[in-house]
Amino acid sequence: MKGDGLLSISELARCARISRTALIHYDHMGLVTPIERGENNYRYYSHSQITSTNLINTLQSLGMSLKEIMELIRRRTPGGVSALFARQGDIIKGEIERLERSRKLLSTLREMVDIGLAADEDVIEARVEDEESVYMGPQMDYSGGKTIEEATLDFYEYCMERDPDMDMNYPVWGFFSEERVKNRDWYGPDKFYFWMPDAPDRKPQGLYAVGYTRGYYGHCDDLYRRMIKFIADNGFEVCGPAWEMYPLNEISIVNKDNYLIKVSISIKRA
Amino acid sequence: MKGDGLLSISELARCARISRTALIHYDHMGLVTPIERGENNYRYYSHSQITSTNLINTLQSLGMSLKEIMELIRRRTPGGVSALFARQGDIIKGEIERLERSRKLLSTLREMVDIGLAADEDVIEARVEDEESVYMGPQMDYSGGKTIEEATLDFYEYCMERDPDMDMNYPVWGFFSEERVKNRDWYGPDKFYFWMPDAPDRKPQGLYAVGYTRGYYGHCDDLYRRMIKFIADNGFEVCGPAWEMYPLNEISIVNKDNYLIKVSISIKRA
DNA sequence: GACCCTCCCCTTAGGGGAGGGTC
DNA sequence: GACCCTCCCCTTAGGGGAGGGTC
Repeated sequence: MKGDGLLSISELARCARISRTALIHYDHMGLVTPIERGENNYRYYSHSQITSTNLINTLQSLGMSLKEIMELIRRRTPGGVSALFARQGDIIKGEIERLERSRKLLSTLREMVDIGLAADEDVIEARVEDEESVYMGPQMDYSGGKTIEEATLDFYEYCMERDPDMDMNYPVWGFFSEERVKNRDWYGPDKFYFWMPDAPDRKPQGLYAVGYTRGYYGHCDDLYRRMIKFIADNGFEVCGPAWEMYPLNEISIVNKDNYLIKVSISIKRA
Repeated sequence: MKGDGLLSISELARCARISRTALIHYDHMGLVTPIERGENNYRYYSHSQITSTNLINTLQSLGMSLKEIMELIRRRTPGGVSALFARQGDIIKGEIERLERSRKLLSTLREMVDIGLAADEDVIEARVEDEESVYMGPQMDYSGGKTIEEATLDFYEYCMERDPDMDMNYPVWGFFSEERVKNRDWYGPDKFYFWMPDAPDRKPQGLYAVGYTRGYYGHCDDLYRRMIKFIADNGFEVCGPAWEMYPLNEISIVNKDNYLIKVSISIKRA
């Protein structure tokens, strides 16, 4: 500290808990300019500039850009600041909501991968599965030679139109009606569905035949055949739809032909 | 769409709900490279690149940088992805907590400014004030010619040592003990305090003489004198400390000499 | 007319030097 | 030896052209 109570750049940096480079940057911008330059060209700051610098920190921690801060500082009035803080509060609220949504997506995806990691891939078995929240798409139509990729795009279009704000980052899988299962017709799902929390539809709790295989999307005809055989051999019969899911997919697997497919077919004792 | 089921850059952009420029950027980075270039040098993408692009969107919405995403995509394994998502979840959680703190600060500062806007500056009056949450600093010592600015810095140092994680962006004001008030000794507060929610100390609920004036930090001797006179003239007596606050300060006022000072002195009927 | 391409410049908030002087 | 100065280059994730071909 100089005798006259001025602060060097490093002293101000320490007091304001900020870096020296940031202070040089603020000087260049004209946001906090030293009140004096020594003969050596050193920057000297007044005590009250600690307060100004702290104010900048504060506003920055509230999510404002330096440009906005400069504008604000230039024209601040009590009424304007109060209104600005109200707006800024709404912005932060929106940001928090966005992050909450990300967090939910993240834990859903993690749960998905963990289902894949825990899967016992070699067995087909009958077991009770819990209810799950899903968002069902419309009945698909593959007449006219529509490919499965094209059908998927149709599904996305449908969702975008119905729920423009929907988070389309949740996994999309296929649903086959009881009739399709009984007809052993596996070309393209009847419906696509998002596997996501807080969705309007349900995969019901109940008894399912559950099996796994490895392969790319839709490459599971052989698994279906083995499962149908398992159902018949063990005194069960199909009594509802089949649900495909891909707990290990492009998110966690490099090789496209090695995705993990899980199929659950609704069954009951014959 | 080309006959062979490939997508042009704009088609992929539409399907993946992303901009064309972003796709060009991904191509340059090597993150999503068209599987084919036409003779005209146009980019052509496969259907499965919709999925890759969506995956990038998803990971980005989870707060990952493109560089991290590229790394992840290169070496993804189910175990690694599950662990990464767990870490990323913690990061998002921390970010949400940071924003919640910002929001609290914002509403505190807004409340402060609103107190200033609502102030009836011309009257001194006796009234009951509510309890307030504050963080009290240590007893200050002005012997040895310490200036008030220096004392403020000491207060910050003290807080940083005791509570390194504390948010120092809350407003700092002055507290004068009952003795100091009775001695009419206004040079530098006995203690500084942060006006902040969820703090350990309290300004008690009770009867206070309340007055306002305009001026820079600490420039309120005249107000104190008028308030002491008001207290005597109206049959009250001082029975506790005085609390200064500056609801309109550098945050909302350009002119340093026009800050709004509010003083509350604890009183009772004489 | 609508699409596509390749440069090229621009944005935020500083961080990290190099090269040279100063307390 | 610790501080200070002025350039100057670098980072993220694209946006917005200009200038020139293509469906």
